[in-house]
Amino acid sequence: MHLASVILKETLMSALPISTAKPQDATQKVADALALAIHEHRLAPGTKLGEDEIGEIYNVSRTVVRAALQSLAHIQLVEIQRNKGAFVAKPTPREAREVFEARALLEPRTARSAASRATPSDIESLKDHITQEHLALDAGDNGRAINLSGRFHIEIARIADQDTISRFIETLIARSSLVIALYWRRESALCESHAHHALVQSIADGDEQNAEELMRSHLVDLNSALDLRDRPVRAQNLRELLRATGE
Amino acid sequence: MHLASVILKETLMSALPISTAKPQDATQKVADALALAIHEHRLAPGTKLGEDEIGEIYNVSRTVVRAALQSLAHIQLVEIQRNKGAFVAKPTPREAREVFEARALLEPRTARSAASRATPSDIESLKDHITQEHLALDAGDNGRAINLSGRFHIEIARIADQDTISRFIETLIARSSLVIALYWRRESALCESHAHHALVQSIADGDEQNAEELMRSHLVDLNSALDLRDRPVRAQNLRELLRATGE
DNA sequence: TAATTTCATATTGTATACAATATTGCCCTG
DNA sequence: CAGGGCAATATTGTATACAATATGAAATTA
Repeated sequence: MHLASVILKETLMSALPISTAKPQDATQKVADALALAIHEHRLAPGTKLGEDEIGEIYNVSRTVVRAALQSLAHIQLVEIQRNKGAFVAKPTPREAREVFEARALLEPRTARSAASRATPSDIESLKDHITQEHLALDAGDNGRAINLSGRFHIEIARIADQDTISRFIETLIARSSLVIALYWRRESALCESHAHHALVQSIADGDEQNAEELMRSHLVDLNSALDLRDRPVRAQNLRELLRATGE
Repeated sequence: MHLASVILKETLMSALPISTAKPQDATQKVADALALAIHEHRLAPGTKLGEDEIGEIYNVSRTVVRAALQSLAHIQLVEIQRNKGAFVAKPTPREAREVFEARALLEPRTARSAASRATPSDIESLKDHITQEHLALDAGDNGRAINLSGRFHIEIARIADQDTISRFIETLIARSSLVIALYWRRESALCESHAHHALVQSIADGDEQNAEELMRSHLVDLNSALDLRDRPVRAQNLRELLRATGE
């Protein structure tokens, strides 16, 4: 138990430039830090997120931690069970399917819209993302690469300039990160960068039709790199594993 | 000030069968009660939602109220301004447009899906909704009618059996209620019931194409009953009105 | 009188304390 | 030794207390 606590602490502290002072919103900072850790696959689905523990790590009270966890629960990055606590969410195969179906519904249209609106600086920003993604991959930092890949999609939604739909896409991509953690087939390579590059090109060209089509096929590719067969939930620790039958 | 407090209290208490005992989740109950009041247009956009005030009304601590308000803020039914408090959200014309654009993107497909899956009991449920909507209209209870009209759309999403997209639609319909409160043209009648009836028929028939098309045109109709011209935000009280120039 | 500063009040942000529930390990029984 | 209950512990749910900020009104000055 205590060992787990130490590990969680180190995991969360590692890449955390959270100033001890809290100039603005402590809750948001904690939520962001936790979300980042989840997106980068440093916190596996199913991990228990104790309030005291997290509060101690970030030097805030449980009040703040609770608010952060509830915020993350709303976008379904964590699941809160009453009187039990918060856990990193574990999407079922069905939920995973739904996430990608929803993305398939929203993102192609969004890419089209982005192609019609993108400014030169937007294109720069997208290229930047791709560059950083490559760097992370070369450095072997898979977690960071996955996160950047997701943020690439979010950036396209931002360029499309539809706040409401952008918010939806953000939550879908957040959940996608969990889906990838659970269902990604090792065999399939991280093929993203190529598809992303082509997308940027079509957006830069203002080729709406092409952008929409490329996004659609990109999502199909992503989906086919998943293995969504029903399988006993991957347990986070031994205890859970041994209990799997009874639950 | 105190008068306003009393009015808010009576407004919220009026239709509230919240048992004093709290068998399960107090936060959820408060959030539901507030959401209902907003959906039924008993709380106008811009209304201040003070924590103490609401806590006193429902006999819960500010802790619970805050959690409820944050939950509502996440679906953008209320807006929280740091150190200022929570207010019933006031969507701008642009946000209003986006809400209906997003609905146009999601709901027709959802109606199609519902048509392909609906069971007899689903159809019953939809017809029930319409009946109640009629009753509310006949009784002159406009707020309730609007709420029921929204729930009709949510019910279709439920039947479509896509949880992820259903959640999106729920938030969109919640916000639609605010949009209607702000931008509905008095001149245009509440034409909903007719369109809803036709929709149910096509869903009952399993006519996917028709259901999708009816939903699309229904949303167009709704949209055209709005007057989204930019206008100075309707002030909630005199003070705000008089300050409008300075802000 | 109008504007502005200042101070008292009210409200929100955060921490802590207490209550309720769940978890864990022990002891007892068979 | 296995299983079940029971008590001790830990964790979450809620309320309250304190700190920080904003609000509003009186008082002062031009």
